[in-house]
Amino acid sequence: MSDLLSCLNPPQLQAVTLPPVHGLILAGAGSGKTRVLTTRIAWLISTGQVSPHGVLAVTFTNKAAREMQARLAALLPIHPRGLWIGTFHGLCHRMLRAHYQDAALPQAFQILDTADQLALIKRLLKNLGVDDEKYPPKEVMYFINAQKEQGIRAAQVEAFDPYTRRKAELYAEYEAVCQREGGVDFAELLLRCYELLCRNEPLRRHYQQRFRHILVDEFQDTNRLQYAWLKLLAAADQRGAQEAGAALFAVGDDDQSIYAFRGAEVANMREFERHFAAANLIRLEQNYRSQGNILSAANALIQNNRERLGKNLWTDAGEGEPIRVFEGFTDLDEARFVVDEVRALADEEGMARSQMAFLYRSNAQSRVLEHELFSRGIPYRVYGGLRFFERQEIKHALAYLRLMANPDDDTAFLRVVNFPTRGIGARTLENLQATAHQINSSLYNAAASLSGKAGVTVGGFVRLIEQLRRETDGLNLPETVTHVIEISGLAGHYRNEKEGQERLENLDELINASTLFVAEAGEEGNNTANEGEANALLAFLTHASLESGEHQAGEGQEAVQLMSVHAAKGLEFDAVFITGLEQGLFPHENAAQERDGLEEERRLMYVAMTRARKRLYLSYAQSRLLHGQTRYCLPSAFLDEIPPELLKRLTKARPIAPKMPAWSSTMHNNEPPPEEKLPGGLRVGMNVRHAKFGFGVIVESEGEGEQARVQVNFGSAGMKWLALAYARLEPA
DNA sequence: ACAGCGTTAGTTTTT
DNA sequence: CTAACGCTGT
Repeated sequence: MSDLLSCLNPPQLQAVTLPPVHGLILAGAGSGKTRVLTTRIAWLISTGQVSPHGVLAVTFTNKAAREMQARLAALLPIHPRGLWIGTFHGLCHRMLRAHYQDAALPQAFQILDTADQLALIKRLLKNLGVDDEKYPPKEVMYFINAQKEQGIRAAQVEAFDPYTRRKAELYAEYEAVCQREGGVDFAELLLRCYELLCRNEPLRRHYQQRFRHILVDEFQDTNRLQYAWLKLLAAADQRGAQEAGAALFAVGDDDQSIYAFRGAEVANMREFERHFAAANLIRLEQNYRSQGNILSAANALIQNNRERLGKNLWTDAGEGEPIRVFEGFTDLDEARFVVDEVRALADEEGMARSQMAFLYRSNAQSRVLEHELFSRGIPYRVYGGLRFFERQEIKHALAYLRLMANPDDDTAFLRVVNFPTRGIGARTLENLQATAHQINSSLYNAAASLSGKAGVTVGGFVRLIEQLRRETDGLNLPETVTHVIEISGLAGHYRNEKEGQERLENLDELINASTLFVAEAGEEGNNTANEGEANALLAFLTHASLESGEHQAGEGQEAVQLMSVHAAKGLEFDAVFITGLEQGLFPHENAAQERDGLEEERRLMYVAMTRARKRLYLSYAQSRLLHGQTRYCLPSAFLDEIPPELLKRLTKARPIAPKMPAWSSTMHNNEPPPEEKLPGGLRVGMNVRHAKFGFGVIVESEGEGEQARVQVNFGSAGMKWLALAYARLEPA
């Protein structure tokens, strides 16, 4: 026991051994957040204050959940069974499966990932004859998800304008289709589970009495619905009602909240503090990761944000090296510099390449860096591409499996009904969809009512699925997957394709994944063996949707790491290069429009800086090729927020880039640009001509130089905002 | 059914 | 500039 607690610093110890009350732990970057979380669980269990049965630990990512599980297994003498550790989605899914009838879901309900959801919405819009210019599928999807994340059902949407009203109608239609097909999207997992617990009192009581301790990781990333779900489970709606419910132990860092754009509410932290934890707010401010200068710089930067809970990181590791700042002429220049530096660090200081990272605000920036690394023969690894379960061949294979588990899954049906091609064209499918609509059934069921030649082809497909179901009856999961890939014709199709080799390998990988899945499920005693194969298949399909697959295998290769700042959260490196530190790029120009957008960008910068252990490089370029055009840039305002004495400028005051237009030289001295004439000699009030919209007059402008946008009244074609960098406007 | 063309948009991301 | 999407013609 003393072992468990002996290596904690005082605030960590205080957090870990907090009595069973609500607590909010403000855990700075590198302050041992995960350690506190896991040690507390271990402490609670090993001191007999709670049985493993009574603990619920919630994370956002599977990775974090796995890490917690692994650390706990190391801390506790026995592997704790009955411990609920998982993601919000994973845990909600678990409850919905257990109580699918109470939740009014079919037993074999399928999880729709983002791609499935979008496909369903597109199909829905088409069937309803909705103009997808006016209602772009993506926007409808964002709308629906945003509502669900607020806990709002279609019927409850407050729509004061016809546009929103229409979207609410589409939301209602979407709900109906999902219900009929047995599809549950990510947000629905949470909302359904929340509603289930709200409405079903015995069930709610059951879980409220069961969980004595609820621990939440990355609390600053929770959205409203997730917070409501936590409060409900903890029976924490009223003050002082804690005897009835669980102690909520929330760990987070408001300064590292970088997901507001997907609904995260930092406000939840303040709310939590106000509501429960005023007396139990603990700050973890000692940082075990970065050296002093890096922390000082990060602290100075983040102090520019308002509305913080407040926190200052410190270290006893010493000041360390200054932060190096590089200014390049162009993005290529910048790339050459960072790659040179990587080589020097590796060759001269013996630093491992895997301990160096290039971070950037947007993924498009990786191109130049990759190109330079490639041409210099330095191994590198880029994060953030397509993930395993999102690949088309994998989704195809899964669609066959899904259809076998749940014939009502029209999304799966449409994905593979004609893949590989079996002569079922758009016409046939139109007829089929009409029939299905008439008899109010799934496409699969409607197939039987189809007559003529179409009936034969579609019937053949249905028979194929039935054949697959029959033939795999009694087979184990990997055998089933193998059989389906072969008999469905997928394997044959890719064997005949020139570029099919890699896809075939991925399909093999899917079989491996299913083997691994069965093995792990058996090991953890998830009694998959006696649940029967149908459930094994269902569980595997769930796994595939909820765990979209590691980015790529081959961790720890001796390669430089390339990723967006978002993707870097939670990681650390000896040397970090933050590239593209230019106004408009980082902070990103679009962030200026959003509420508190700049503050979120600053938090992003804070996250980026605090990834570095020993060395931090900040670099930017005077000009950058963006969207195929040269764009001239100001250094990021964030550079000015770091005390100059912490910085070491590697470039002397350099001449400005060649061919730089006169207007941008003034921009370089941090002077506000003069009242700009718009590029191309345009000006507000001018008459212009546009290739598509015809003649118009500029009524308003915004932004400057390459980023300028103008509002043009085109008369009959209406009022449009156009980016001058894209729109070819000619004076008329 | 599918290749080839033209049009369009162009942050961040996990589940 | 480039990737992705949708439409058209064979």
